[in-house]
Amino acid sequence: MTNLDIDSLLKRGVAEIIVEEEMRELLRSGKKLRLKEGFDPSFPDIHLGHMVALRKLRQFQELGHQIVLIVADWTAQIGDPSGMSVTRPMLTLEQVKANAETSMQQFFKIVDKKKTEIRWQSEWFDKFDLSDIIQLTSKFTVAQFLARDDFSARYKAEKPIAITELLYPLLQAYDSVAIKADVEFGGTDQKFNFLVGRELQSMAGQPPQQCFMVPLLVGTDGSQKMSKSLGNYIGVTEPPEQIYGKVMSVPDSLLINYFELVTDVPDAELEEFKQGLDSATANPMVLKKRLAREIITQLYDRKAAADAEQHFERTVQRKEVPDEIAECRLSFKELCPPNISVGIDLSKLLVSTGQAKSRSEANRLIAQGAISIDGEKVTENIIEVKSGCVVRAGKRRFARVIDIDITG
RNA sequence: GGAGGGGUGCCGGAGUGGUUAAUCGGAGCAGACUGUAAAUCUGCCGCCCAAAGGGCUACGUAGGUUCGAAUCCUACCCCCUCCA
Repeated sequence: MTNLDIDSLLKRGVAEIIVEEEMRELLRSGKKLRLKEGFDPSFPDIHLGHMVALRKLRQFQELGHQIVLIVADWTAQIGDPSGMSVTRPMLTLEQVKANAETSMQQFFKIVDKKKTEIRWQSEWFDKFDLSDIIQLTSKFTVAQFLARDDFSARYKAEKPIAITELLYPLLQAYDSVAIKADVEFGGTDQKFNFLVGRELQSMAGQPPQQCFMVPLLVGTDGSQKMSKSLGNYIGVTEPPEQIYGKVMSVPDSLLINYFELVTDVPDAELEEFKQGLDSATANPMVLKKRLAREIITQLYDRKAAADAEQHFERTVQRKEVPDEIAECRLSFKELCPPNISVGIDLSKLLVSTGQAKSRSEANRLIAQGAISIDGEKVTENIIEVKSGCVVRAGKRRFARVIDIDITG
């Protein structure tokens, strides 16, 4: 492997490597490395934020290195305190197992399953007894752990820290010992856990692992890290049109960052984009469309990306009706208010089609002029509706309503 | 074990007897605008009712005082800090 290859591998989309020089040395040595990637099955969905590290892993995999995927079934029960301002709820073993299955499928959308070794934490932790735990915990001090950023922040803010949370880094670190990891991959929020792993490996007489940290991807809100619990995420299994839309809603300021972290668009081209944006000669919308296509192509294929783009242009840009609209079959008679011979209660209809969560919300939508039927804006609550017409709520919620009283 | 502080809507966080379904910020939704589901501006933002009106449920939980409570009292639960 040339120095040039090593440079691009260790540069783009990388936040920090500890210790970088040792990492280069390992790569030059030609040794097949054991790359540890833990994943927390607390949440069964993998999103673009996870993709940053996973894409890196795949690159290493293509170079012939061995990925060791650790299903963190034990630590998931504790709840990772990383970057958290509150204690996470503990999960039961059953929940964890179920989540693990679904997230693993998503994991292998990006990484090659055939070249991955899968290990469950329970393989070693199920055998742990109290003396093992005491031995493990005795190696570190409270002060060391409180030095960690999120713990100290919570401590200062007088927020609770469960004792089990202090166990989390220890268990994760022990995983590195158990599988003899050469490198551990993850986001920068994992730094503390990774370093504990290094120490524990040294204590166990193993060469300490390298810590490979990728930047945290900012979520669609443009301010906080992408995470499921914040609701600012783009899931890898979401339908293409939805991914497309969500990508388009990412703030313009994050465009380059996204290209860099979750696409293979070459650095030289990114430089052009950057200049174009700075000098206002490039249209951010056009670049963002490219970004959306790139991402969908990776997760699905070219066709899905093209279709999603068409859908977006049609429904959002040209405000037209999409080709496929969900049909709702319901009885108009039941939607008819008592003592009125013609027309139906529109707010009831909107709740029945699922376009509004409650009648209060439906009434608000009507009052705000968000509802149209076959392209005609509606502001009346009681209205005559033909079977087969298209009801639109806001920009994206469509339903074709069929009167089962007529069609049977 | 003792002393003190605190639990408010999706989140943060005001409010300490009465137009308070609850200031404000964020999120979300809608409308306008736009080269984008970016940005910006405006509005909405508990639920139910044939509704410019009415009703119900809500401020940790359960009771109580009062014409009237998120606000006062009692008990309980939970969290934080300090002392031991």
